[in-house]
Amino acid sequence: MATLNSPLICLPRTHQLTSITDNNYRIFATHPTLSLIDQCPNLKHLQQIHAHMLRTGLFFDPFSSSKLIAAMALPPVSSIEYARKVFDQIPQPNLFTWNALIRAYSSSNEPLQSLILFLQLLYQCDELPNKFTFPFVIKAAAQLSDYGMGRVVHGMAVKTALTLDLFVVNSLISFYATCGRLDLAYRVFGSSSRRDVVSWNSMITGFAKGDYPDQALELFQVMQAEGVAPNSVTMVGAFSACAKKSDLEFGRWLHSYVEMNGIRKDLTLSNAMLDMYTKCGSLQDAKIFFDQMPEKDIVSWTTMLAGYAKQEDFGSAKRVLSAMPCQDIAAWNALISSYEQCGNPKEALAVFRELQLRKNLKPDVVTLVSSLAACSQLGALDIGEWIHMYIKKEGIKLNCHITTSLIDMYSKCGDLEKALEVFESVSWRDVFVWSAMIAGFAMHGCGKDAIHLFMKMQESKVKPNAVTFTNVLSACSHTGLVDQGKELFDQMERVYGVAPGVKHYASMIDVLGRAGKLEEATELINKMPITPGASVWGALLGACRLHGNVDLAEQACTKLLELEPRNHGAYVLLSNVYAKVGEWNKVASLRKLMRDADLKKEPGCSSIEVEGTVHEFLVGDNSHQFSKEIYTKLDEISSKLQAIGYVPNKTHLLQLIEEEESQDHALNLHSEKLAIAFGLIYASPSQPIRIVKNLRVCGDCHSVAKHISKLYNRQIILRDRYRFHHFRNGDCSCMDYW
DNA sequence: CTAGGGTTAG
Repeated sequence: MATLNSPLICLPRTHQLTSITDNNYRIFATHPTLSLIDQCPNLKHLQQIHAHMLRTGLFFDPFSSSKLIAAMALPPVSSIEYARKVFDQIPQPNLFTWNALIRAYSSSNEPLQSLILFLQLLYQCDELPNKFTFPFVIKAAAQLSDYGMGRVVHGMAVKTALTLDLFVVNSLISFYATCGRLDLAYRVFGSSSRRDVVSWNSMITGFAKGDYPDQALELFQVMQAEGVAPNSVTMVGAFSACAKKSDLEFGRWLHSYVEMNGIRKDLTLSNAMLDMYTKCGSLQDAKIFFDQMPEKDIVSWTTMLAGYAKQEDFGSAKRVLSAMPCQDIAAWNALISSYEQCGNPKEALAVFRELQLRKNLKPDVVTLVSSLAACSQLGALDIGEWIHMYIKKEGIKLNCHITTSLIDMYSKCGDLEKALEVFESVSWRDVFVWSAMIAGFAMHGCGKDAIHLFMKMQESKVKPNAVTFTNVLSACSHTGLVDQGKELFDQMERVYGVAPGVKHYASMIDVLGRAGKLEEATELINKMPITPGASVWGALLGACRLHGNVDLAEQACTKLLELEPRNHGAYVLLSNVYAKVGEWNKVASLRKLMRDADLKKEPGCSSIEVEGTVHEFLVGDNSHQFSKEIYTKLDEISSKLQAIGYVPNKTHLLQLIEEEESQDHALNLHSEKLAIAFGLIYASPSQPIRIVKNLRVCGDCHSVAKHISKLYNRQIILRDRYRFHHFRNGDCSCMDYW
């Protein structure tokens, strides 16, 4: 910023140097002031030189001012905004000056400025862009993943014969690679007449980053065969490819390769090697390597921490965190996201809470995305809303990633309206934002809205991907939209070019199966071009339970157990089918089989959040501090239900639990009932009671919840493993279709 | 008449 004593404004532009002409500027190239510029360590010194140059008039020599501006914009000074202000004062910047600024912006947080300057350069500068211009313009296009711009610039480079310059070629290789066009990157790589180690490195890291680790390692071998000596950057690419493959053996070989060939293990390479060991799952190797590293930085420590956390060794992870000489937000994020991704959302949020006590650390977008995901898992609406408030308060802009997380959180916490509000509040929506909103409608049983949104997505020219189709098909199955489901499934590949995967087939089997079209479902399985996975047979089995088809259920169960012998869900579903048709002896022998194989049903667990605290209840739980009150409430509910003539549906009990004594009592012990009772007592009466259950809600609990919503005039929003149920005034939003 | 490209954690 120009202040009062800034050299920028304290001297008039029209200084004494009217005598400078194009013919005598060579004199200034050796001017002693210019050699000072190169030695300036910071902006302050450069500003002094700037002032001096203005006084002496040297600033009005284009060669001299260009050197000054370049020094300001580029490392180690990197004061790009100041450089830009000076640049804007110059009537006719030369190409060198343009290039300096374009280069500085290309690795700044505003790469778009490089592209804008490049376009201005084309119109305003009397020199044409040269081999020093293109690499940075291309780099800026890569940073922005602006494929279209990169294509145009590539074309211009071809026309000006600059693709003969290796720097231009190499920047094009990395540009195409970062845009995911490995095919084009390889074409540039292959068709160039010359190649150096950087060309190989760009291609190898491009493959490694683009999820083609095999190609990366193959190229690494070809490179050696062609006699090009790998350097430490090459090895970083190779290790990162190896990490992606989780190939410990090859990783160890690469390690010895580094030692044997005397490749210098700089910090980056050491970190890449460390990363390889953790990603390949060998924390022992990683620890040994880490301990002998002569120099460690925050990446080294975070890599170790994340390595432990991903193996769910949270004790070691936390020890690393506290041993770090200097913590940063990324280290905390590694812990939070691992907890969240390993299915420990409560611990994730506990760490998030602890983080807030650290005054020197601030949550960033990654923290918020992980924490929101933890809220989604838990159904912790209050905490999720708090994070949303925090985002607003901090003025954090909603990018697509965080928008998706918010929509997902609100949907999964049962507040579809808020999810929609977030969706409508943003102007830019990518495929994940659209898909998340479609998923929200789907899980709340709003199939028609989901399909409507899918149509609007086409109007916005956003191409649906595999996830979008999974979500929209699940909407069809939850709402019983058979025809629409069939149509979408049929169009997937034909119209949208998305090949149906196992998940889509499973959804389609579910759509057909629920509607009772078991024959059609079986036919579809037989016609599948890919191997039906467990989820496909599971969907068929579920449909058989719904429609009591014993023969088909047995077949589906056999197939399912072939794929997943320890899938207890398969046993439970089959025994449900037997129970439905009254084959109690088969139910019993299936139970025995399960017991003998030591297969236990996952215990039912429901949670409810009251004032920011998540309370969990297991089946028959009496460990809660308010247990007594809860059981009193349940007795009250029982008598009210009896009074209106409700008879508990014991077939659900027989289907679902193992202990067969004291059945009425056992039904009362289902975790969702405990949570509902707790909610009736402690949750604010103005708010719906929001419950999250880990399994599917049982039929009896479903009926009871409907009655309670009427008897107590309370809205109950229950999320089970498959979808949401909104109980209100004696009815459920699922219309009993679940 | 100046100058440059490829690199690791979340």
